Amino acid sequence: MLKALRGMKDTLPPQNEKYLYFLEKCTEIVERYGFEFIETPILEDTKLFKRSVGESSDIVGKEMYQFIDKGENDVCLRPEGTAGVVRSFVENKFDRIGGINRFYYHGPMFRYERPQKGRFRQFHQFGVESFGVSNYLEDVNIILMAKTILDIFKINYTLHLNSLGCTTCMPPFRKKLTSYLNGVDGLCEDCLRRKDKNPIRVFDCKNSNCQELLKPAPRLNDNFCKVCEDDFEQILKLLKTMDIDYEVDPNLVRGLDYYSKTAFEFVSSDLGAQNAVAGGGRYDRLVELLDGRETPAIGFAIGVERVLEMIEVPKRERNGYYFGALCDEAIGSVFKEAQKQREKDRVIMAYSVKSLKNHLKAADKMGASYCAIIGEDELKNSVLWIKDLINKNEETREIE
RNA sequence: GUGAGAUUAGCUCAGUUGGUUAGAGCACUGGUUUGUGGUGCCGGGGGUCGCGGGUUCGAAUCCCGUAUCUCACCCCA
Repeated sequence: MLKALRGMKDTLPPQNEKYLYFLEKCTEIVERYGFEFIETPILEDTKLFKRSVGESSDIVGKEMYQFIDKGENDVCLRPEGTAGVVRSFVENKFDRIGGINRFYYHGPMFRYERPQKGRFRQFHQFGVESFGVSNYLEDVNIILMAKTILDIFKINYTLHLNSLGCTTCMPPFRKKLTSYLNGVDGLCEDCLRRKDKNPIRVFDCKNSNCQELLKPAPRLNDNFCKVCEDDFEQILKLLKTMDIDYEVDPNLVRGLDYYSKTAFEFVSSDLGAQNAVAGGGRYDRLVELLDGRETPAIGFAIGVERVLEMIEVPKRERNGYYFGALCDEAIGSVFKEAQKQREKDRVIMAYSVKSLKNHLKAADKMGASYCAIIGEDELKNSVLWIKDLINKNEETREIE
């Protein structure tokens, strides 16, 4: 038997009703914030992800579905959504037009990982990207949107927040940190690799020995430039006045290289090990990195499967009609009446002749509200017999 | 990529120290004497026991390999 590939799943009813409901709600909310739908290809040039997400990241380093297509192009199934949106933004010259552009998207992402609770090789993200606003108010706005969505679905979470610094304060800090790390012995293999490629990621290391070694290291938050420090303070202040709880987590670094300044994650304790339900941050340098004009930008993505895991399946209500015939002669009339009824309602017709009892049984089983029948008597009188399956009333309706 | 546990009917699971034709509940389907359902009663279909090797007179059961699932490491949404 052929099976779906490892870590890939079909979305089937009734579970997929949750999926559709989730998308509907997300769309409704982000459109209220002025975001517009964008869709970009699932397959992109491998270079796009190498240059944006970064070769030092695990995503690009070891988790991409990368292959050479029939035209000898080096291509990748997208492992995340931001890179494609930024590519499209630049390609369509939004950076030259200027102004503010806000987009939302949703769709499948691919990462070649070992499957686990809340982690699949094909998974879905709902994300937003905002271009052209450097004001910290947009950071809060974006966080607020993510929070609103999670709140609608009554999800338990804590908001983790950090700032990663900008082009002014980051390079000198990076140098400082690297020289500190060069003087330390006993870092784990991963950290040694990070040290050269993207040193701030060492703060993200889960190895307790590394964490111990990092205690006296220079901290990000002590080395912000004036702008970063002020903006971060303003954000925290505004979050407080908006009554949004948060935890500043100086070790929150995020695994994608393009982030700068504000970075955040919504973490839920109801999820198991893969506890990040949404994450995002500012990436003011990415547009430029992908050959566009310098444009400030910020976004987030929600892990759809992870949210769905925490939502109850909506109960299916009885609705629509069941049509059936009691004798062969009635089948034509039943077919015709069923088709008529479909102008207004969901209708399912039984193709085989059955006893009234069995028709009622079948109507009940498929969750219809009404059972409509034509037999010999009805044919004689040119009527359709209809029983309301909920309050048990019966009536007849004239037919041609 | 590393580790642990699992895999028997559509689903949830039994299956004795290796021994006849592998079972149950639910689901599905038909009937219950000829027009009244969801909850009665009777019947029926459905399994290469994940897959491939090996041991044995004989394997769902023991051994090896492999795939997939689940959970964790790691990483992230």
